[in-house]
Amino acid sequence: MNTYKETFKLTCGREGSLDYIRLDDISGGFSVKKTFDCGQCFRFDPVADTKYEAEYAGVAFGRPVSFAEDSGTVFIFNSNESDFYELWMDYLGLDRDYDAINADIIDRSDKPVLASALEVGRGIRILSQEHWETLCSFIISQNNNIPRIKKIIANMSRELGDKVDTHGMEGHLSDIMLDGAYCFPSADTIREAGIDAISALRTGFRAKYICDAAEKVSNGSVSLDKIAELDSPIAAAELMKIKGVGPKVAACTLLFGFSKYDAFPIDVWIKRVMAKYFPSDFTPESLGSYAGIAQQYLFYYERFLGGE
DNA sequence: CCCCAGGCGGTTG
DNA sequence: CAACCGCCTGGG
Repeated sequence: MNTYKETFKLTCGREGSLDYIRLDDISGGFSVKKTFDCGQCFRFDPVADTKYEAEYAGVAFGRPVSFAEDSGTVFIFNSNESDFYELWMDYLGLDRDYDAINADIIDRSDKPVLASALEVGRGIRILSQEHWETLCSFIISQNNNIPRIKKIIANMSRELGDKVDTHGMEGHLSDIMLDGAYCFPSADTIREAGIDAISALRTGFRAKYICDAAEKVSNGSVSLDKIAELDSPIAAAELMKIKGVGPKVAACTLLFGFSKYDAFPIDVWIKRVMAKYFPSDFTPESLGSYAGIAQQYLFYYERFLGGE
């Protein structure tokens, strides 16, 4: 149970026919750019001609939205106050105490690399993304690269997902959204589409995995609602009933979709970090209940800065 | 032609 | 159980 009381100054605004939220003085810090660029999310892209330092747009929870930042101030376009409190505050992790989380991570380790990684990654928020979309996205991510992961997810959304109306959001859309913005298709829709249709979207050998996930989620033999209530190791075991879901995909799904912050995805980059900076008997548990967030700082540090 | 990309399933010793 | 191998596809 998260009992933290978020602190920021919220003001509502309107630009043409578009509602937006403005946030100032966000405690714990929040970087839109790092959050959407750190590899946890495949459905948000930069707004090309933005007047802000950074702006990322995409579709989540059935609606188009953009997040912008300018010297510490954050804007959420196509959101009113109730949307913010119902959806985006949780989605962005703004109701979490990152000052306390970061202090906890630092306290639990004598490793200087963690301090460096935190310094570089500070402002990353672990998103709370939609369960099914997150699961499917990380199934697709295996043995794959980010541009192609994004392309496959975009293909699936365009061909099978519901179209959303972006009227009024001119100037706050990513390039891909200019040709139409779409929801990620439901498990039912993917199951009905069948493996041949999923293969045709260039999913490669992952098509059978996606379809197995769609089958099990839609028939309830894997319940994402139930998984949300389980401790990480049990939840991971549930997810791994799906063909093509192993420890890494399960951990990413739990961390980026279910806000299970102790889930610790080990990919090639984290293996590199562990080999470089940690003893061979290192365990993720030694980083505590926010090990997954520490992981994301380390991943960002190593992947995008080469451990500089 | 090669290799690789945010793994996993299947097989082998 | 660890080690290894092949895998769709697209890009370098």
